[in-house]
Amino acid sequence: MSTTANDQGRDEPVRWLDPAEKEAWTGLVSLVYLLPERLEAPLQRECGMSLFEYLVLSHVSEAPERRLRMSELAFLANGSLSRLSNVVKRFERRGWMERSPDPADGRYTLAALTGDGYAAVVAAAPVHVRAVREAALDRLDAEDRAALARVAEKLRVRPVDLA
Amino acid sequence: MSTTANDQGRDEPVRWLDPAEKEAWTGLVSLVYLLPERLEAPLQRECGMSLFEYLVLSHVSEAPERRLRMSELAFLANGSLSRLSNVVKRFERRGWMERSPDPADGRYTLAALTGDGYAAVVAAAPVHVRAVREAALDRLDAEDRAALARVAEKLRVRPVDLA
DNA sequence: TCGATTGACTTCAAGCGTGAAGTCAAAGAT
DNA sequence: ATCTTTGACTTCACGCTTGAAGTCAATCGA
Repeated sequence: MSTTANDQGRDEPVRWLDPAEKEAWTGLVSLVYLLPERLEAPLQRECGMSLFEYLVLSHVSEAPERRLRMSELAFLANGSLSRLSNVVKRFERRGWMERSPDPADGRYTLAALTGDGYAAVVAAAPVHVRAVREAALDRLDAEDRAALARVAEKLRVRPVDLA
Repeated sequence: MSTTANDQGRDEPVRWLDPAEKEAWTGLVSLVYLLPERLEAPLQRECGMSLFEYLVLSHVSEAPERRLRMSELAFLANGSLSRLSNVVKRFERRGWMERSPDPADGRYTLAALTGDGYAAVVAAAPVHVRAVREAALDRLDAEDRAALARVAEKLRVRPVDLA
C-alpha cells in the first residue's frame, strides 16, 4: 500500500505523503536498514563485537574512571535497560566489564571497564572509525554532515520519552 | 574509546573524527537506533506487524498484480533474502501471501498478496503514515527533507554491493 | 517506625534475524 | 546429451532483543 494513496478512513483524515516527503522517508528507511549492517560487519569480523557492543564499551571508556550508571549508559548507547543488561552480562563473562551497586545510591548500578575491556575497545576503535568513514562520513560534504546533525537533533527522542 | 582519540597503530594512520564529523555521526547513530522503535510500536500495537513486515506488504501491494520476485522484494524492502524468506513464510501461515515459482523462469520465486494480506496492509497504511509524520516528517522543514533524500542517495548501497 | 510507592535493574521465555549449508532451475561448456 | 557452474531461494541452529515479571533500594506519608 503506497503511503500516497487515498484516505482509508479514520477519525481524522490521513495526511498521505507527497512525493518529496516520500523520497525523504524512503531514504531514511534505507539508511536505517542498510547502515547498521555495514558498520557491524567489520567489527564482527575483526573484533568479535556488534556495533551496539562497541558503542557501549566506547561510552564507558570515555567516562570518568571508566565507569557509568547503567541508566545513563543505556541512554548514551541508545538502547533499552534490558538490552544493556544482557549485553553487560555477556561482557562480564568475557572479563571486559564489572558491575557493582553505586555506593552513593544503592538503587543505581555502576558498569565499569576492566583492563581487558579497555584493551578490546582500544583495538576496535580504528576498525570502527574506518568503517564509519567508508560507510558514511567520507561520502558526504560539510553541508550534508551539518544537515545530519540538525535532523538528528530535531528527531532525537530521549529514552524517557519512550516510557 | 572516543573516535577522536589518537592513532592506535595500524598500517595507515587512522583518520579520527573531527568534532563536526562526530556530531553528524552521533546523530546518525541515534536515528538508526531510535527511529525504528518509534515506527514499530504503533504498527505492532494496532496491526500486529513489524515495520519490516509492513514495508514488505506495502511494496508488494504496489506491484503489478500485487506480486513480485523475492529478490526484487528483498531489495525494495532493504532486507536479506533469508530474512525475507522467513517473513514471507510467516505471512503464508497467516494467509496473507502465497509463493510460487515464476513461470517465466523457474529460478525465481514470486510472492503474491492474498485478499486478506491486501486488507491487512490497507488497514495498516494510515497507522504507518501517522507514525512516520509524528516521528519524522512533520518535525522537519523542506530543507531537512531534501537533505535526507540527498544523504540517503549518497550513502545508499544496493544489496548486490553487500554480496 | 512502618508500610506503600516509585524507580533502577535483572531475569528469562518467546520470537526474530543471521548466515552457512543445502536444494533446485537455468545457462554454459564440451 | 550431459556435466559443471551459477544464482535464487529455503532451511534451521544459534545468538540476540524484547518486554513482562520480579527483586531491591530509596522516598514518602501516616
